[in-house]
Amino acid sequence: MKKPTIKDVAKLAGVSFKTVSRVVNKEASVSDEVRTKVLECIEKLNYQPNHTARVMRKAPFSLAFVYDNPNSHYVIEMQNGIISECRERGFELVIHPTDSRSEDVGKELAAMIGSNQIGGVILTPPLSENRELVTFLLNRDAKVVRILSGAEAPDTLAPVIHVDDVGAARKMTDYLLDLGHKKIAFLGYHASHESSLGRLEGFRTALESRGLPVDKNLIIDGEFTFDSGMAMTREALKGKPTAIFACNDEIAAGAVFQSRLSGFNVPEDVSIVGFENSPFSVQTWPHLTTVNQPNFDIAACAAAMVIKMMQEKDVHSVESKGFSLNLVVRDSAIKPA
Amino acid sequence: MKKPTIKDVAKLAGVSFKTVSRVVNKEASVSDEVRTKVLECIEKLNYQPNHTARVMRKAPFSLAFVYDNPNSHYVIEMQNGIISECRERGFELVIHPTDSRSEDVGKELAAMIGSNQIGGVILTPPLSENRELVTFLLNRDAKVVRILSGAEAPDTLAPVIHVDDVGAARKMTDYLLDLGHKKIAFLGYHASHESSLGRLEGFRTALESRGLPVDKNLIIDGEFTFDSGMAMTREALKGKPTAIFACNDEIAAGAVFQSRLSGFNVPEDVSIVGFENSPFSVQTWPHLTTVNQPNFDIAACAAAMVIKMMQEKDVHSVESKGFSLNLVVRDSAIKPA
DNA sequence: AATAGATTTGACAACGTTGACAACGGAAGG
DNA sequence: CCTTCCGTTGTCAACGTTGTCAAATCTATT
Repeated sequence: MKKPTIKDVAKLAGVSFKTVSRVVNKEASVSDEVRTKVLECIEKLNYQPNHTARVMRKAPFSLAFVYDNPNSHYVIEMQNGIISECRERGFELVIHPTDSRSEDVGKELAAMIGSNQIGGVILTPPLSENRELVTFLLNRDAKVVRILSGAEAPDTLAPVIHVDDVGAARKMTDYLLDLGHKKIAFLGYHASHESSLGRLEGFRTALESRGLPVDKNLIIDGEFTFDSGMAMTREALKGKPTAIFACNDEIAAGAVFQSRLSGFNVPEDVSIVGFENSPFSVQTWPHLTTVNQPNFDIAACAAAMVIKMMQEKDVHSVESKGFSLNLVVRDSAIKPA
Repeated sequence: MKKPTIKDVAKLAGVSFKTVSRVVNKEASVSDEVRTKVLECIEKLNYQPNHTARVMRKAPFSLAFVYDNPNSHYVIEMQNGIISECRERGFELVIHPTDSRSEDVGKELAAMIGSNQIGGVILTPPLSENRELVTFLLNRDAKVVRILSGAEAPDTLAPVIHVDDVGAARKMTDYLLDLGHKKIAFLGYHASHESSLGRLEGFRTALESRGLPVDKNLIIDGEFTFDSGMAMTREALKGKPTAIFACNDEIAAGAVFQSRLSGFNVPEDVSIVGFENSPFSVQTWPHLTTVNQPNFDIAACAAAMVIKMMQEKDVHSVESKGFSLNLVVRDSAIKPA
């Protein structure tokens, strides 16, 4: 009735339980004869090594995924990426949503690491931008990998996965420029919102490198929501742009709607592009041209890095890595009339 | 440098490690004097009980959340509910996305239970509708709680959380009827899609109980997507309905768009309502009147049930529970002209 | 045939915790 | 003063696994 243990297998196979352990761990020094016999018995009893006991005896076999705004679709994509990696390597994932504004994120995490035998942590923005937090974790010798936006790793504290959304914003702007747009509005600038800053930078660079002016009146402040997108669009439309670059798909969806409300057809009168390739981007008509972020892969990569750091003692064997983003061309942007 | 153990605390406090264990587990028979001293030492050393060792010695302290279509927003809401409950009780959550079409879900799960000391499982549709799977898990004496839609628990195999979307669909239909609508189209009927069936049933019941006819031409087949919503709306509009009941918010968003494209203002010419209260419902204009499913609470409740079953030997102490759903009245439905 | 060396196996402790049970000390009852 | 009992504390085994090291067996070399 009870779950079979390594000793049950050993008794059945007529060997010591240590030998079974060796077979389970694929150690070399077991004769083929014994090995096959043990494997048979494992099969027969349907034996599963006890993860818990293993963890206790060996190094930690778990890592934590720490994220902030838990309702974003990208969280779940990342989570899936991490899980798939964990499964492959026999690791366990502990999920940890937090409120980044709270003061105790550090303490909370430290407690987790302390009590759960967690060996590694994957941090996403805005937690990953918190240098203090990172050093804090490092001091408690957790292995840390951060996912950040930016073209370069910001420091050498610990490996980083940097996602080049500046470059992507530039690509997108270039795309609009190549279509022939000259007056492009930028929606969603927000001083405290890290990613809006990067995207604006990419936007700027693209214009400037062609010697085009950046019209301040076409750079609109606002939040990353549908309603704010509508409001910003009313503002932007006063400047008569032929295209709108929205900081994310939600804003873009609001922009599409408001444009039409204001009598502009999309994409005939205004082209509109988004960012993120979220589900919203096909929830609108026309479907949005946007930028895709391969969240699953990014996260899987992060997981692989953390696991590697946990397994090899030498932390410096793991290097930071960059991801670039691709345009997803759909129907919301065309040549200007 | 190393993490302090119960023994380190004991040495510092000058008591046996068993006494510390007692303090940590809040057992009664410790004198106040000793208790405070031990607590001080725990504080001083920043001692954290080792979860792994605890699990090994005692009953399993983990439960699994098994779900299928992992990109839905409701998964993450539920996950958060479960986590919050787990944290409160010192339990650990293991996430398990699966492909319900694969044959080995059972095996996979059995392996998890076997190797990870998992004591309980929370199942969501369509996995939770799979009776065979449930008995399979029950036989391996896991505690199982299923989340299902329906007004009643379908059986007594194991406790169920049943979410009454039939009733909610009826409420919503009644709401439209009360506003004065007589011709209501139903979008998103799909024979193999369990929840569309329930929603249609609620819709029907509402009409029939007022002696109104159910017009077959206004019940439209289709999938739960924006594009399908547009297509279904083109079909439905031929019948000149004054209101549209969409099976979910994505369909409703498509319906809103297509209606306008076809020259009908929303909500002035057609009222449109959704279901699910997903992020999409405020991603459209006007914001959708819809049905809210308290996923966080449902999941937290499920977690509480599983944990209770794991802790008390008597499985039958835990009873199935029903949740009813509430309308979220926003701006997409008004009185007919 | 004897010895060294390599390969294979086993005995045992250890990981950090809890459960079972024994031991201690003091209070109450005779 | 001795017993009984209760509240408090301690000792030890156990959970299922892996690491260490020694024992046993086999192989190759002289």
